[in-house]
Amino acid sequence: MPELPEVETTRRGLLPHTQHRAIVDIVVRQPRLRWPVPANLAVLAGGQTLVGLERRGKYLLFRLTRGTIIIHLGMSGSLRILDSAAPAGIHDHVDIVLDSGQCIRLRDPRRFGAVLWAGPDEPDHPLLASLGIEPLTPEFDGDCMYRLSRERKNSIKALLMDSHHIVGVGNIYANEALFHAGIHPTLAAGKLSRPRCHRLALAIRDTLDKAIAAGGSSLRDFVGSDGMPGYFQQQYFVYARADLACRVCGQPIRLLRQNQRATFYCPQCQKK
DNA sequence: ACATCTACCTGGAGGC
DNA sequence: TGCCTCCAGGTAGATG
Repeated sequence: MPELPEVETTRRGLLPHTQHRAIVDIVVRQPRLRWPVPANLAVLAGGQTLVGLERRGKYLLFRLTRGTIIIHLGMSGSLRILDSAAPAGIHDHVDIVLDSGQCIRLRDPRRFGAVLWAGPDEPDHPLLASLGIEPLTPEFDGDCMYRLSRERKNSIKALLMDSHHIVGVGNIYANEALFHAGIHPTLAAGKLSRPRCHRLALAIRDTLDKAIAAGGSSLRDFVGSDGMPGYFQQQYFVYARADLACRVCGQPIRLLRQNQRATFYCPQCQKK
């Protein structure tokens, strides 16, 4: 599942193959993603040069000479660099064809992803306007976490996963970061002490940094191969480990449901 | 302003 | 083997 680390790894993998390349065509085989892929995308972007590739939360921003292609991977999306003549599979919905003879190919079996356009006069798409803080920037620290959590009655886990406050943290890394910070996922956000906010901010940053590092080293066949890029297998401490022994204390990991999402935690290591 | 719920989609797992 | 049901996930938009 693409969360911030997977999207960032994708960005870094694509960068050397896309920078300063011109777009010669955009092939849309399936326009029905989360929102319809703009019908005139090839006209809007064709002939332009890719001058930058940025990430905002889980959105990838392909900056062109005039305008931006915005791609979100949803929960099953992946991007790869392939020879543009490579046969497309059933879930290969969009190709951005480059003047190198290669293409950026979007595969997304569940079609929760999105391919959108922002014109040169609208540097930010409305979708990006209400996003929260980037957890890997210097501005995100314990003080920030403290400020964000004040007066909030919902759980700290729900707050971490709310992109209006903090971007990039999905279910997997919310579970993992709370484990590393020793915080019980159902604790009301507003009850977190200042020291625990500092601990949590560090845990979020550290968890994401380590996942990006793991992705960079294991995502070897980003280019060329016809298989999925294979989002790196991480050694999780709690995620998807219900009833298994905690890697730290040996207690069985517990599973509960919060806001229709699976929450995993260690009853010994994580306290209210 | 905040909190909670629903919809979107499909592959894979488990039950019968 | 095949059919059915359920689940996973991100997040905008609706609802409370």
